[in-house]
Amino acid sequence: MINMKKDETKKKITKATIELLKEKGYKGTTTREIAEQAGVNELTVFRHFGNKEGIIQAIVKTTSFSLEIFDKSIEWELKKDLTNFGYLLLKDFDNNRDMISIALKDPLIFSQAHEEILKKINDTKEILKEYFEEMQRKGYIKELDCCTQAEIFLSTYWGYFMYKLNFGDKALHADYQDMIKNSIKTFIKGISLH
Amino acid sequence: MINMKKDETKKKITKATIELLKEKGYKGTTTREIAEQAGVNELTVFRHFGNKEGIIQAIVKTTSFSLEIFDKSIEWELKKDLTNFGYLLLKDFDNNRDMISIALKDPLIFSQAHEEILKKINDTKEILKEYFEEMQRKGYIKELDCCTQAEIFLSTYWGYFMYKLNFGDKALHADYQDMIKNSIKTFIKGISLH
DNA sequence: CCTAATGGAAAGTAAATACTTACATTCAGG
DNA sequence: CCTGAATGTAAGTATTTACTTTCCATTAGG
Repeated sequence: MINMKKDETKKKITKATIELLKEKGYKGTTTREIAEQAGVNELTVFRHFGNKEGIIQAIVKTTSFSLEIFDKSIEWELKKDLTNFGYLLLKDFDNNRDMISIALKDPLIFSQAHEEILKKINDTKEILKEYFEEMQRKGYIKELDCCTQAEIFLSTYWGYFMYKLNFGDKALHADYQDMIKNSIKTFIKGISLH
Repeated sequence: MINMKKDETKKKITKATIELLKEKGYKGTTTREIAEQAGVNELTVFRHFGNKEGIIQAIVKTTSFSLEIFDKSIEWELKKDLTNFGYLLLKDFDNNRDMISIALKDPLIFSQAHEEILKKINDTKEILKEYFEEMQRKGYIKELDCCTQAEIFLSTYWGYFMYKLNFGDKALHADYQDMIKNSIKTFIKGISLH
């Protein structure tokens, strides 16, 4: 017999907390504000999570950080594959947008999440690197430092995402489709043989 | 007869504050800690800056955000120019590393600095965009969306810088010279006519 | 309708922290 | 050695804030 009300309340609280953390950071967010924003009594917050840090531990735990499957959809065709990869990458950043924003703002949360974020970055880099290496073996692209090239690819998308995250549309005005289309076009011409 | 002691003390305090802000953010940094780290009495902090916010206002004011001169050294040769630009860009990010780190962490400081940061981003983008347009007119590069291409270039370097800023060498292991060299090589081949 | 689980109201506690006040001390320059 | 600018010492204040305690209200399920 599972009690649903309890879970709903918990979700209301974590959701409210995430909103506030994005705006004000951990230290800048009070438990009273969290309760207000969640529409519950402050006491309820403590009943569910013990203390303030318990809320963010719960948030960090339930955050996915799951990699979308790229491997499965590889077609060994540069343009298709890289476009797909770029799309998945931005989508993935966006799925974790809250967590990224929060973790980069606060040292406490950063310390709890940063191992997992790092792992994710390196996993993603590895996938891309291996893709480049295989394409090289197949003779589709030039001899080049696949690892560095993977890092450059990631940097471009990470940079785009970070600009958008912090400055909205005021820094860059290319939407993500323009961005993907143009960057891939240039990138492909840059690494292709012909 | 200028009193030097006063200025030295001020500098000790702002320097200590910057260090602590990078670690803990504004709300997480106490005036007592600042005083300790600066090696002065807490009261001295208030005597010089009035209140806690006064310290960061002083920091924001004295921060340069000056663009290094790129225009002057243009040679209208893609590889040389872009390498130079990439180098200046990373150097410039690095010069403002403290301020960027602090501003992105805290909403109060962000609100005070973000107009200036935005202006800087857009100025830089404009320079690059105009460079591409001129190179296009001269017939050195392909027909392309110069603005988006400028944004992609910026994104790559911003992303690289942000990875390094937040994760040190644990995310990317290309040093900035590798990064510049390889990204420019790919980029040039991507946009050149031949 | 009863019961147990859940949430709310109100009041309070203890610690942290920005900031103040009053007075003493150091120290460089003339 | 004297003066005044700068800093230190010490004690304190007012507010905020995480967290507690006690008692009461609601509600869902059998």
